[in-house]
Amino acid sequence: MPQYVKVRLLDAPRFLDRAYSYALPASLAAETRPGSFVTVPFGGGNRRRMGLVTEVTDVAEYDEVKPVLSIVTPRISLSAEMLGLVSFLRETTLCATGDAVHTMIPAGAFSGVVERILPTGKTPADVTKLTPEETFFLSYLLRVGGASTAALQNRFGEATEAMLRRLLKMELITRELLQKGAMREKQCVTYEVADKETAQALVEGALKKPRLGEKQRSALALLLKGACTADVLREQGFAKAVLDGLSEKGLVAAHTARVWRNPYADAGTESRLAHDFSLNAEQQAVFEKITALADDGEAHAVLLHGVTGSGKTPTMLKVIDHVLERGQGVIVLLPEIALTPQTLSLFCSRYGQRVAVMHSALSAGERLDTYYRILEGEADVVVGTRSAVFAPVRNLGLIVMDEEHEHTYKSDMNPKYHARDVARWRCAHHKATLLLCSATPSLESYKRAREGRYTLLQLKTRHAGATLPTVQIADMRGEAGEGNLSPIGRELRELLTANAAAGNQSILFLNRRGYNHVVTCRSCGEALTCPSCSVTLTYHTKDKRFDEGYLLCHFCGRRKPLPKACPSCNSPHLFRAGYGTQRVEEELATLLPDKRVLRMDTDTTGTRTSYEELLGAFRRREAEVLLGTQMVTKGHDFPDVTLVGVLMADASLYLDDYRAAERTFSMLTQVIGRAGRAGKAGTALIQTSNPDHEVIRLAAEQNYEAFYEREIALRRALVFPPFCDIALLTLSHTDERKLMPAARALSEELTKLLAAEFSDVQVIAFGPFEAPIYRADGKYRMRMVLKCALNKRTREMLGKLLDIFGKQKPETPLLSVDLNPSNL
DNA sequence: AGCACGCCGACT
DNA sequence: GTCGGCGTGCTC
Repeated sequence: MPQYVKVRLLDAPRFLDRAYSYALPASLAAETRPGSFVTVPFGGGNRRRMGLVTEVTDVAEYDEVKPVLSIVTPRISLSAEMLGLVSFLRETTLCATGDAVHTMIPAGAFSGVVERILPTGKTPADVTKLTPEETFFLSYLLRVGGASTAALQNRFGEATEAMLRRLLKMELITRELLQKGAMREKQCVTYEVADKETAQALVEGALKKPRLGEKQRSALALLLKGACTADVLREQGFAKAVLDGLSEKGLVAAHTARVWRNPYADAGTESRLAHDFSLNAEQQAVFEKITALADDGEAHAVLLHGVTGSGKTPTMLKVIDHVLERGQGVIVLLPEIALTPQTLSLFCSRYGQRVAVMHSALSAGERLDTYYRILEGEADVVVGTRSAVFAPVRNLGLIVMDEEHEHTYKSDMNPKYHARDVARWRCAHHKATLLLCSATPSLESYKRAREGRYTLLQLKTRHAGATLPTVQIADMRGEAGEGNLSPIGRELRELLTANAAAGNQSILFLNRRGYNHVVTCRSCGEALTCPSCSVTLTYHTKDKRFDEGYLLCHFCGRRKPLPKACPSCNSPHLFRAGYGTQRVEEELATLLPDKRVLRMDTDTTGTRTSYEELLGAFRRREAEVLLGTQMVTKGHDFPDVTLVGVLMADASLYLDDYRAAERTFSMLTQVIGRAGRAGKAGTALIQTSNPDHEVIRLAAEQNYEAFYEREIALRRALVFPPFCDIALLTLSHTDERKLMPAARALSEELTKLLAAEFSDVQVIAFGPFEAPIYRADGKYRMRMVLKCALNKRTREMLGKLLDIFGKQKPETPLLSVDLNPSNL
């Protein structure tokens, strides 16, 4: 019976993203199933394009079907679950199939597939129709046999496109998708002695028969002590030729095996939680409740709300053990900032080679091998950031999301998915358990837990006798008036000195890096801004050389020297104001001249190792003060920290975002929890110009419940999530003048759709208005904010808007839609 | 997005 | 008369 398939193109924009029917040649039928990747001819030019098979049928739903040309990579195909997940992503984030596939499958899997321009070898019907340039172009192609479009554009410049079009039309050239060397598997060659007695005799000089060179003899001596890999031998100075010589003589044997590129293969170092430990009564009770749910064969979501230091991690590990024992796989999601070497080594030493680590810093090869290790069932404990939620774990039993409230779980690139939504979908599919952990749950999750949609479990006591620090709030409003311009106020100054004198450690948190926040002109009042973004430039000093500095845009990363005069009025009176971590570092050097201060922010933790080194040094007590941005708030356990200072606690409170209070509360709660962990009494001091602000007060009390009640009432009254959904529509273009008409057109189109075709869709629309950062990376941005209920119909309507305004034309602004964005 | 078809101006 | 401009419309 003839077979047909439905195919979705991978490189198609949304409006072309439909299931197209193709005939499946009998020769490919055996290998093809839903989830296979194929190439198909598409469009008038029958250009070969890559597609995903979504369905195999025996009826043609179209009269003039074309045939599937080939299977792309027989090794990679999507399981039924992954295929479902592609649809889920496409529908919930309004992305194209290709976008969804590329976030789920490592790029290396497709790396071998390239489009090339090949000469057909036909002779032109009329040679006179070719321009001299085209003749030259064609003869070049014939000589080299084929080239990529990019290479041709490089060589022939602007005219390439026109020539390609004409020559294609005359059938003198074709475009082909070729599967050239796909990413190779990494091989490891191990050498071992094949004939032990002869080798022994040769090395000892008892035998002279096969004559050995000096190198060969010492290599053989080394191998007699045990088998060795080619890499190790090379390090010892034995080239491949030496070993080839020994193999030829039959003295050593070489074995080739596939090795996984796994940078964490040896990451397991000893850790307190690596081996056995027992849970306290409260943790044990929570553990039992979770495992009871996990064992009932249904999908569940559990929100584990545990105060800082209550032992969420040990409880979580025991649950993971339990699920693994039952033969199921586990995914552990962590925010980027928490994926520290310390955390990774904990998992690696506890679960050994079963661990697969996934994060953005992996190389293409490592990423691909990690994917295969999971796919083939060699790894069943996946630890990683947001994208690890797509790990192809078979028989998934549990997904853990640590620090569930972190906004980095929401992707800000296409597809703009939230890892929590994907995790929920996958858990429902596998009838698995979703375990959300946080000391300050997102309002959305806590609301669901209150409503009984999630099971709410709590850990209320800090472990091992640790008590919450005493929290003091320092009112900074008076200090400036009294002439204290230092970022460190009087009270904090005293506490820091006393704490250092007592031999204890302190942590200072300031969520702003650099030296001065802003540079303004005293004459015209103008602040220096980035030439491509509408944000002020931050003054940074060159690592501890506080008199030398440069300006940095925290938005696009542009760097420029500090000008001598104001760019707008030419006055030389530029003055720097506001402070960041560098300024505080300098201040501390004067305050505590004989103490060491470690500064930890994006500028000092360029590499993963420098991050680890800083934390290690602080843990080894090589410094008395750790000063830094958000990084210092995450769950590193420092037993000797007895003082936490928060500078400018209100900085994030008045941001133009409905989640500002939630963020501030979460940040403060976490950083306060850093003090006084192991039986030592701790103090936290919060410096603020809003000492009476309820959010700051509640964070000081670590009173999440009260904070939740206050915040949820506000959200209900003002209709904000979780009482509605938000769709953020952003139009962007480099030309500001193009933006206004497009914004008007968008608004009109929306009104039109809501009035007619989508009159059933409830939307409250705001804008268009300028984005809070109007210009970013050279592009101006206009926005509309829609409060709505994200159901099928609303998504359909937004999809329609995307189809109209989402076409990539250089002349018109591009629309992008972010559903429930993490930032407003 | 490409690439067709299609209907108007300036060239051999 | 034809070559080619880019305005709609479709792509299994």
